[in-house]
Amino acid sequence: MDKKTFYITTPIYYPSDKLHIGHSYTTVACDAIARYKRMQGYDVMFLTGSDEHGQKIQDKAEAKGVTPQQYVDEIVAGIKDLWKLMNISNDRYIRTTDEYHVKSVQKIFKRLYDQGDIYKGCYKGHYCKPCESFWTDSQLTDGKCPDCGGPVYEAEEEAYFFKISNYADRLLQLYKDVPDFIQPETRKNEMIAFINQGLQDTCVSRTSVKWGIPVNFDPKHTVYVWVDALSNYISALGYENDAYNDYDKYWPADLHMVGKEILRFHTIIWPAMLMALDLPMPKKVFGHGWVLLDGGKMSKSKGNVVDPVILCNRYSVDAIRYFLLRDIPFGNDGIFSNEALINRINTDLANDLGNLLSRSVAMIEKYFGGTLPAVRCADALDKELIDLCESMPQKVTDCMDKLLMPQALTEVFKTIQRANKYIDETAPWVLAKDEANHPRLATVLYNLCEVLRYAAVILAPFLPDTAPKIAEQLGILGMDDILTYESLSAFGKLPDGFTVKKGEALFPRIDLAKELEELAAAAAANTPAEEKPQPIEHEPEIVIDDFMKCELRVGLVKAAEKVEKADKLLKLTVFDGERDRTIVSGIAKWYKPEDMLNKKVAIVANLKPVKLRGILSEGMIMAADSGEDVVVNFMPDSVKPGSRIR
RNA sequence: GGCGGCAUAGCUUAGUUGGCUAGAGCGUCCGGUUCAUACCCGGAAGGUCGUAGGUUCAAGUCCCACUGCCGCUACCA
Repeated sequence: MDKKTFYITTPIYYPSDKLHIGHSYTTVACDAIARYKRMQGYDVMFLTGSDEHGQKIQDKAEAKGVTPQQYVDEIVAGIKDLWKLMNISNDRYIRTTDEYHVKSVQKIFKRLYDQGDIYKGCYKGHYCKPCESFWTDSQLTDGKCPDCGGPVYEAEEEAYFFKISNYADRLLQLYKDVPDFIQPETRKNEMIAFINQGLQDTCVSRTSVKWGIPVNFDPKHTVYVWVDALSNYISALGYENDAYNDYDKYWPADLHMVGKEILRFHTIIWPAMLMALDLPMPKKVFGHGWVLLDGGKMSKSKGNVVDPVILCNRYSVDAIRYFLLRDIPFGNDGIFSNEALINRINTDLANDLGNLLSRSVAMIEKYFGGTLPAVRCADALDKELIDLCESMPQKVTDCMDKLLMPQALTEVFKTIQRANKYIDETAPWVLAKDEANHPRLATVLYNLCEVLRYAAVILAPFLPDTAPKIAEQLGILGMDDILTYESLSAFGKLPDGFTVKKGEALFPRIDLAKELEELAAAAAANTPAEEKPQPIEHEPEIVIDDFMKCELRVGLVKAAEKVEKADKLLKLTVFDGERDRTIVSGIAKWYKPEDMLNKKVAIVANLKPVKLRGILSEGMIMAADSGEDVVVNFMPDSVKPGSRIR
């Protein structure tokens, strides 16, 4: 009998640094889905891996004085350790440096080239000198620059391009035919808009990057990111290689889970590649949101990257898994904070779930020495609890099928909360006082254990460490037939005669105020005064003559206004000591026109003028650019416009 | 600038095709209970559903405008 298959993938991560909580989120989400599907009897293939080529890794390795391979080997070892720590149940781990993958990519590249989907061209195509712009064939108007109407020239650097523009119509049709191909829905509009605006053929090789898969029929080129990285989803199954033989079994993928920032590549480039290869489309691509920090986005430069290893060690893996899956609305961004994490652990895991187990088991030990007697007495009071519990697995499954994990978990905890209430309603400690009520008492406690068994089973995909601990305390660990998803078909499958054994608290309650204090102290102690310097991509060394070619001068801003129809541009009139010149600068996001007025700035005075949004810009304003913020380099009042800066 | 999305209690948010006193969790306050991880259970306070119009017997839910956030995209030499 063939089991239904389910193929789910994470993105392959870029091992230029240690992974952070955002990577854990993606991977944990996939793991929970994979485990849930396995529990339901699917034959699951769960793939994750790493995307190990490229300039950045080459640079990092060089800075560290090791080979790129050595560099990635070390980071990848760390990634694998992290997934092991976090109980990630991936069936396979692909590295783009794996030999079988390299072979597949080379074959795929060659085939696309042979059939004309990849062609050798010039980097960015046609060049317009006055506009300093590159244009593709499709962008040209009558063979001329669409901006100024002037002549264009072929650019220098050669590269291979993927003719993605050929697939625009088929992509749009795909989105129509498979309405939930792109999830969440709102992202679909963005992808359609992007296609409608005209797809430019994608550059798929580089001659400047050495750390990559060589194009075997033209070895001065290496394969650039897309063909290399995206094809991992099929090479890992053995497509065009002998390492594996599961392609027919698992492809097409049921779910590509990706972060929203790479959704475009997975819903446009990847399907187009598959169309070119004449392969079936994946069934769904889900672009989840980001794990944000209290203050905003995580970033290395802010030094606020959350390390999942530290969290897991401090609070337990399941606590972190639960927080990520429960607190972050799937498909939207969510906020990570220590406070939110601790509150979630306390309220749901400690107070509701952990305490329910604790009090249930404690009562059975106290009143019956650990084993419930066979004589029972049901009551109408039980019905509501039992009904809710029995209906819970289906509700959870419905949510999981829609990838609504927070809602799925909420359903489980509704039942757990109902069980706590049930204890209040039945007041076992009152029943215990009268021997005549012991059959009733036994039923109450039995029902509680049944709820806990349901919880242990249904929570196992989310909390893989905790589920067996619950079973152990209930005394049913190893009784596999009542720990399956099927065994939740009806309430009451827990057989008589099991013996509970109280153990440690599943999730010790955390003193929020004290913990936050400790964390703050630890953070203070851990943050050295100086930031860890990050490697910087440097320009080649120059001599003084090179520098002197660059004419930097002081300019006085005499007028400033926003450029119409451009979000980022300010049009400045700058007196350079000799004359007024117009400079268009992309600083509108950080500076209002009045912020610039009458200020002295540093300008590049001999930069070739370019047209920006139809305005001729004669020079450039100097500003510090951190990648996130731009700060203009204002000069003191005492300097004279026109002064040379060097 | 173009396209799209969102604005609901202190915080996070549910609200399918318009229909009873707008739900929930956390937090706060009050009460109950003692089996339990100072936990659990109950109750209360708290919302002009961003602003201003319109359609309708009836609008958080539809339409228009405005404001404010956010995303994609173009511009950033």
